[in-house]
Amino acid sequence: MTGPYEKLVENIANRVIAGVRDRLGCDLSVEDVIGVMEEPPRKDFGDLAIPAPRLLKKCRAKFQDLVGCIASSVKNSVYVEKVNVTGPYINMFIDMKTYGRVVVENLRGRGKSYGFSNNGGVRVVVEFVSANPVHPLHIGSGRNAALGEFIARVLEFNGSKVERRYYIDDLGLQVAYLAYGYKLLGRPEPPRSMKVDHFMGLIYAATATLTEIVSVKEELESARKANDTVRYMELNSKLSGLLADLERIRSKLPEYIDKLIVKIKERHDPKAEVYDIMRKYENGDPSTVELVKSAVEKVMTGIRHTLRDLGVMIDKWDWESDLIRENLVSEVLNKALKSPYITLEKGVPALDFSQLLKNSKLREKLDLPKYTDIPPLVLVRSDGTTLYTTRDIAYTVKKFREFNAERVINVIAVEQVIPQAQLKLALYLLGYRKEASNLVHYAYELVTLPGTSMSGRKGTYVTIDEVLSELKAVARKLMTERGIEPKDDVLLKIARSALKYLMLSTSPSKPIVFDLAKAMNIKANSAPYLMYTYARASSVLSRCDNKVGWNKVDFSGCTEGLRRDLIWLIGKFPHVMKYVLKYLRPEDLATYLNMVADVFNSWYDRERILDDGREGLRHLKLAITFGVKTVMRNGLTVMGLDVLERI
RNA sequence: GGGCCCGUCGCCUAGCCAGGAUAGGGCGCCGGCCUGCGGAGCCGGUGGUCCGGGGUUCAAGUCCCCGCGGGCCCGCCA
Repeated sequence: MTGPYEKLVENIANRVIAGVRDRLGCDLSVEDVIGVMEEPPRKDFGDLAIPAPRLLKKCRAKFQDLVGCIASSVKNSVYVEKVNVTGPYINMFIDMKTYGRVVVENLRGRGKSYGFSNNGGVRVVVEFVSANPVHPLHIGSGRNAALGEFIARVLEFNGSKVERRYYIDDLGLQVAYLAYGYKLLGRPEPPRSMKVDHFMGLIYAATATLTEIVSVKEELESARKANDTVRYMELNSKLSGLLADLERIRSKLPEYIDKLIVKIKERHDPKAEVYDIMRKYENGDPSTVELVKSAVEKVMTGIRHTLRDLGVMIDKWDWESDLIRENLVSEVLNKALKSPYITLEKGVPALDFSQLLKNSKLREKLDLPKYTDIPPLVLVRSDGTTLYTTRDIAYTVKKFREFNAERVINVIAVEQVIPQAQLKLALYLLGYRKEASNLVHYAYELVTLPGTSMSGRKGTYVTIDEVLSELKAVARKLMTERGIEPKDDVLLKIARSALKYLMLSTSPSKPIVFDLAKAMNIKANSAPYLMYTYARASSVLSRCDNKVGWNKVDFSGCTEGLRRDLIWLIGKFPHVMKYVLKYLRPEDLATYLNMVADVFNSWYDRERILDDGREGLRHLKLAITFGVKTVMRNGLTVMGLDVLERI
């Protein structure tokens, strides 16, 4: 399934290979030549260029001979119309009449699947979002959701069978805090105006903060008694920070939090009670299980709602506690305890990777961070409960097994590189070697707020729900101004696409500072702009009943101006998709779609499409419009953005 | 202290892996364009010590070294 652009560059590369072989006696591969081809920075230089010095390394010849040979070889390609040699560059102008035919025929033949390939059904699990079930999803999870959904889709559209999984971490300490506060308050229902996960998030934040306040106060007292002034000062400032956090949380839900403050004051050792809940839950104590599950389920109801709004459909919801109940964790743990790599870290069993890490080939095979020290993995706490990464070993095995997956991709923030590396190493030394090398940590940088970072405990986060609702308001205003009836599902699709686009158009390796006011600007370089462009192209085609006279197209019209640029861009789409798939880079797809939209909109303003009296040219214009519509729809869909006929 | 990532017009961002031609976009700001196939649009203008300093090279935003600034990690948290 070769796209037009690939056909073009391969054809040219083959001419070059034949030329240098016959005249200079050099052996070059297609990849060698295609690898150095580039698009010149300015259009008047040509459409494609070969910088000769880059081939000199592989083809020993006099520089001028090589340049001359390449220049005359590429002329043999049917696609090359003109060649200009400028310094070390062999610049080629493509015969767009010939190439345009290839692009249009490809487009016509492939129709809706233009740009997609078929890898034959590779099975892949994508685990994503997996936010702690103690507060609503914030925009950091929004980045995760957007990336995960993109990965799932780009794989699916290229033939993979994908399963989307969400890991509900109900065994962690955070959940115990939530359950504790929820219980102390007598399992309250949220006020009518508040979404349940938002409500529970405040209870969690208040409980965790209050518990921390109690223990800091105790430490403060002992520091005072010991006359440790330095320590006393430190703790005092920590305490005032916590009190400020508490007040901020309290202001959002005063009646409930005030009650919680009173309740916690009555307890002797709240922190111990929290750990007690965690231990009892892991051990399966029935009433604790009931309590924790009901609290987590409440939060999950809200989270599921948000994900539905985002257009993210999860296939499997995995409760972490089930790993314990199904004995998967103990299985892994027993295996680990018998392993020769087991050591004691401060009295608790841990896996030591230092021997394994000396093997640089293994580091490479498992794609581990190169120079980073990876500390031993502590498997259990001294009270016997397990730790997150230990359970994640069991979970990874489960994901591979249940879906019979060849690859498992974890979409997890970059801050977890070390645990993810430990996970791979643990899998490897426990004998899950295939799993270890086919586990991918798709890392992304965090989303922060201007000046602050987001924290669940402090309750300082911007939720996906509020951003969606603000974006809907912006969209509603724009639609109303233009006299379009703003329907709620359309507004939601615009809003969620805008949010996802924001998260996908920046490279995952860069932190995003989320500024709500700026996010509301949905002009050019935004999902609504792309959606608008699609709707515009689609609307033109619908006016002629989507009838493109494929056999009437006059390809001589491909040679000029913006039509030429559009043919070029449309022809490149399958190539762009392959690159995006290989490196899982949503930002490149965003850039490409923007470029198509920009050129189409300029062209649209300059030339009439439907009422061009020259029939062949009119059908070429319709074919181009069809091409724009197709790449827009397919590109938007792969990015997980919505496609609307009217916006 | 050690490790990883990032630093490009006022703001955001592409280009860096595979060095090559005048560093692309977008936002903002200024000025134009709607009785015409969708104005969330189009056209023009404004704006850049590519964080700094060395080095490698015919050629450095890109590679190497030394710094600076920001983020993250180095937990019996996740």
